[in-house]
Amino acid sequence: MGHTKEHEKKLTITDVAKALGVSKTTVSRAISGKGRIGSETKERVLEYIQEHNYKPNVLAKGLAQLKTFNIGILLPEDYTVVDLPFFQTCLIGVQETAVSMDYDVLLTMGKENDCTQLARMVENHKVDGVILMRTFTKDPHIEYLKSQGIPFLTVGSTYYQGVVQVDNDHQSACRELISILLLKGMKRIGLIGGIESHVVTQSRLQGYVDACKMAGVPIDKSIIHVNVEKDMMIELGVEKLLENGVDCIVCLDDAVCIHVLNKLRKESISVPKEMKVASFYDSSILENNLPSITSLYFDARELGNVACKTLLEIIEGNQVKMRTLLGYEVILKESTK
Amino acid sequence: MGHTKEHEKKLTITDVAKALGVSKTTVSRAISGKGRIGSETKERVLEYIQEHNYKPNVLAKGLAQLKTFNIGILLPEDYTVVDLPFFQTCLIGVQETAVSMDYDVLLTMGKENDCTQLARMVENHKVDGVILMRTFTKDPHIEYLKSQGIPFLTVGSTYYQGVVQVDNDHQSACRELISILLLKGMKRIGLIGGIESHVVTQSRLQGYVDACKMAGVPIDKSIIHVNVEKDMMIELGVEKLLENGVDCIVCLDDAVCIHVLNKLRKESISVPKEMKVASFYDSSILENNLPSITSLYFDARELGNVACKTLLEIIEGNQVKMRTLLGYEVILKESTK
DNA sequence: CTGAAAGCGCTTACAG
DNA sequence: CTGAAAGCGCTTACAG
Repeated sequence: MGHTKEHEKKLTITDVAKALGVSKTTVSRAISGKGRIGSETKERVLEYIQEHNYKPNVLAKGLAQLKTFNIGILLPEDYTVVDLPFFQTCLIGVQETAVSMDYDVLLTMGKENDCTQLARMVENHKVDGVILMRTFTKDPHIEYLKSQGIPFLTVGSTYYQGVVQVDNDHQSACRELISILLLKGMKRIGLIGGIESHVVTQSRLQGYVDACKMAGVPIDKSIIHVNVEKDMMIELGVEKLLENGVDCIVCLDDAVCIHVLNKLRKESISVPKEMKVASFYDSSILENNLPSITSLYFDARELGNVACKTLLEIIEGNQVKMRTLLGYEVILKESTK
Repeated sequence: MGHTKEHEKKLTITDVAKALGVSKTTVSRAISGKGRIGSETKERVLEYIQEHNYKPNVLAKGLAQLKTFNIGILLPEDYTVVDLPFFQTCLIGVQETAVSMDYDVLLTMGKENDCTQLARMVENHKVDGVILMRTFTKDPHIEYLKSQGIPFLTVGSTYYQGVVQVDNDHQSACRELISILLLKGMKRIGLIGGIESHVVTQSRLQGYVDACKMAGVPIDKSIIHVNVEKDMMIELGVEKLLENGVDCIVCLDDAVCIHVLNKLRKESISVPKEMKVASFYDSSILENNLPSITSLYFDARELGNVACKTLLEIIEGNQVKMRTLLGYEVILKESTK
């Protein structure tokens, strides 16, 4: 058995107009607030629709205005990444401001080089604009959206010209974190995690370099390990870092950090006594770790809020800043004491 | 600056009809496959729209058929839960089958007792049906959707009458896990985690009880700790379990399990030598734990697939099973050796 | 097999 | 201040 109860048949603008003895035009104006209308008439209409719980059909409204009142959001599909709370939280942020502006969020997944889902959504006229939740140095999604001329922006930075972007200031964040660690007396700070083709990784590496330069510390590529996706590679990376005599390991995300911590535990290396550790994102995954882990904090929810608000501005034809950089916090905990 | 490039103006059915010297009716029929149409004409139309990359406007189609080709999905909003990979994976499952049937997924968040977002989406006519990703013993969302008569189903079981539901067989799963542990010689198996008002927790508790009964083991409520959401409460729960002399701790989800493992580590209790541990969900959070953790595995992606397929059946007016139960696997690892 | 026409529920010049 | 009418891009009886 499927569902049995019938949809109550929904009121339309015509019903309302008839009931009130006015024209559909008038009802429409009362609701939208556009166009001249007598305040008394307006009152009557609003009261009536209130009472009878009339809700305009957004589809029809959209058709008349050639809009959908939906925004699309492209979430990474690869498993390692989907687990990161960052995306969920950012998504919540997008969603909550979308709803507050009476838009809805349409979800799409996509791998680095697969535009099919995104293209389908755009070509089916299902969205007024798109938010890309992640950027690559070479990014087919960006290229596609540019070619379509549909409003969009990226969460995360990109080198593409003319693309609106909203991001945390990862470069400064990483620079500050590393500077602090250097000040605290660490000499050789190893880096592990991140994927080279992600712009965010580039920004962080730059921040690392900046901090080293400022402190007059030479850069040693043998203690920087990116593209260590699989667990085995992380373990290997840690081994190399140990061989190369680092006194601190900075992890580019919390998932990597968990593995690093496991590995150190396996090797019976105690944190922070024998090795300092810090991570990006102050996520719940690491929340209760012993020792607590020094990390950078980015407000993913606010990032989502800002991204969504900016996209809606673009959709409505307003000018927006090409690049919005949001802040960060360095949270010092036991793991670097 | 916002975006500059204009939308290329899109082809409409009228353009196609004109270009081919046929009526809109004919074009529509060629595309939908409904109604009689000469196979040659059909060819011509399909070829043309192929070549000129014409895509029908789903909005207009929807308006004419009073459909949206969207389904809504209600995700839990509370932070602790959003982190669980289960929901993401299930969401991916829903999304991928939705897309394969040319539907899109509209995202909504909601807390246990807050229907506003869901109601907004439904009343705005934005979806043809809804999937609830979690169920409560007393569930306002279910009550709301029933009252609206809109097609919906729940992922997870519910006691409400006449509600279509898709779920893994948590009761059997838990029964089997516990039975196996008892067979392996454990005497006092503690339970920790889960929220009492979730139906899934009830099912698992029932499975636990079943297994104990079958084995003739008495039930001791002092070693069952539900509603331990905050970290502190988990620690306390573990302490109580220790006091009460359990030889095995079964965690109702992996997030709780992480905290339990941390606590045991803090207390220098070694797993599995001094304490056995098992968990629900074989998620990546615990993937690399040492020792590896015995757990139940549910195929969340398939669950999403099935849920979505079932909802679409309902939407299209077909009969469906009221309750679909999917399987599980017990994965034995080091933590219970 | 094909088409003219009405309709889905809105918006918006245009006229009054 | 208000309304009749055309239009958004489709679908679908109905007629031929």
